[in-house]
Amino acid sequence: MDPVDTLRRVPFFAVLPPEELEALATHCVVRHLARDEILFAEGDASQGLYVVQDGAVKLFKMADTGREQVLVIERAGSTVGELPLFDGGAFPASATAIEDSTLLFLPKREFLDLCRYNSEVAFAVIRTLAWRFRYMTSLVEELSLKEVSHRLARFLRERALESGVRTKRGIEFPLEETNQEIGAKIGTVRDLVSRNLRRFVDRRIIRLERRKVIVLDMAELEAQIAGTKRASN
Amino acid sequence: MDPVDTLRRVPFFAVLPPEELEALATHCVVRHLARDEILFAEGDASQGLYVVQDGAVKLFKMADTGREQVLVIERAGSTVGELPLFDGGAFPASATAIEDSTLLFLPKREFLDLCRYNSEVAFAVIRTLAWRFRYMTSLVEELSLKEVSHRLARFLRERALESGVRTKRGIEFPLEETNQEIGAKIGTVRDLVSRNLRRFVDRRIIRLERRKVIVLDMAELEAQIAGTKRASN
DNA sequence: CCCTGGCGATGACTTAAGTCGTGGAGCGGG
DNA sequence: CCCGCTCCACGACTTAAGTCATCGCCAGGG
Repeated sequence: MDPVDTLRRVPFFAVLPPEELEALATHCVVRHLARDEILFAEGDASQGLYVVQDGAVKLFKMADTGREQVLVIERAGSTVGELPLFDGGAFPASATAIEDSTLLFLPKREFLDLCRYNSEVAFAVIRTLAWRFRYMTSLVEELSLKEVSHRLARFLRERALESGVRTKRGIEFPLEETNQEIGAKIGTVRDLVSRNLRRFVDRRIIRLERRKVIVLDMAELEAQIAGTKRASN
Repeated sequence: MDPVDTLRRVPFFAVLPPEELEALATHCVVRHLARDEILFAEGDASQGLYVVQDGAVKLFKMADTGREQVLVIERAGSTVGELPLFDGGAFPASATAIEDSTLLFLPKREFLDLCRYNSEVAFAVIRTLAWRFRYMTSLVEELSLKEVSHRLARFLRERALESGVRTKRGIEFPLEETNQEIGAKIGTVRDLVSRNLRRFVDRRIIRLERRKVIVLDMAELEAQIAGTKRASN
């Protein structure tokens, strides 16, 4: 795949004319990461920006108990590690590839210059950060105010919407990740994911087959999300 | 207090020359909020940016059970509600004054124009968003991976560092908020704040007097933060 | 001065969350 | 084809978190 095509897919750079993209691409260094390979660790200093060309990178926090919380997963066309470039701090979270991946590394200098001289780029950066902030905000809300079953229901619904196929049995989609990984995304542990999935199965909301989920009753799944708790006050 | 002085304190605008600050100030509308008055609610559409001139505004998410999670508290010199201006969405959280407050309202148009034509301003916005993102990141980490006692210990330490006075008894600082409010900040309920404070008192880590906290054993308080859990793995 | 409302303290209780250990299914490599 | 690894499935258990109800203090308003 061509680095220029990758850069064009990034919101930051989509506005640039072809010749500027080319120029930018000449400064990029390609880096390959095998699955589970570490890109950087929380606290490391940053030298530049990473653009995901292919594969997927997870950003996460790890507790000293070994438990981890995934913040976000970035795929092709997304960037990773821009924060330190702007505020001069260290990486706020760790990053590892969850698939074999190809990244472009763009040195700090080039990226910052570009932001400075092209207000379109700066604006795109702002939009991206705003979007991410929004996402973190909802993550906080869920972790603080919602229960595990709620978070799992939302996770399933999101999957159903983005990659589900409607069949006569219901909405089917493959379950890419292990229970462990689902746990890390929704803020709990393997066992609870398993138990809550089971509960949904018992209640005929979903069905599990090998590595596949079939949503039998989307209305009931969304009812789980809406919340079973009544307001007190 | 003069609006121009307020604007100058805002990182976004600190770089502007006096005459531009003046011009900006002419577009601002002053708004007073009494304690507990609502500035906006999650989901509302935004018309512009708020700058806190005086007082304090809390941004929070509320669960349908009535429980709330404070995201951040903004005081004089900080801005509130910039996100929707950039990505066109609604407010991601609700905002109310926690003290009688004075705000400046700057219409969307003027602010965006300024960002667009002044890359210094755009950069300052990016820095601010980066900083906030960092903060949200650590909030997620705490909520997901740390226990209530840990979060409370951190809360106390932060207070001790920012407004504590060293006396012969220890580090003293006033406790501005009710247990309820502390709970909303650290992601739990009133009762648990009370119980955990008691636990710290019993273990001679702190002392409570009227509306005041005295940290007797800062080392032990920090040990609580470091974590009592051992790594498995 | 008393009433009242808000808040803190606290014990008893319920429930969600998390931990642990075992067993077993599925899969890929030797 | 079997071995070993990883992951899933429980069930039993522990513990943190949250709920509930009660009491008592204290400050502010009538």
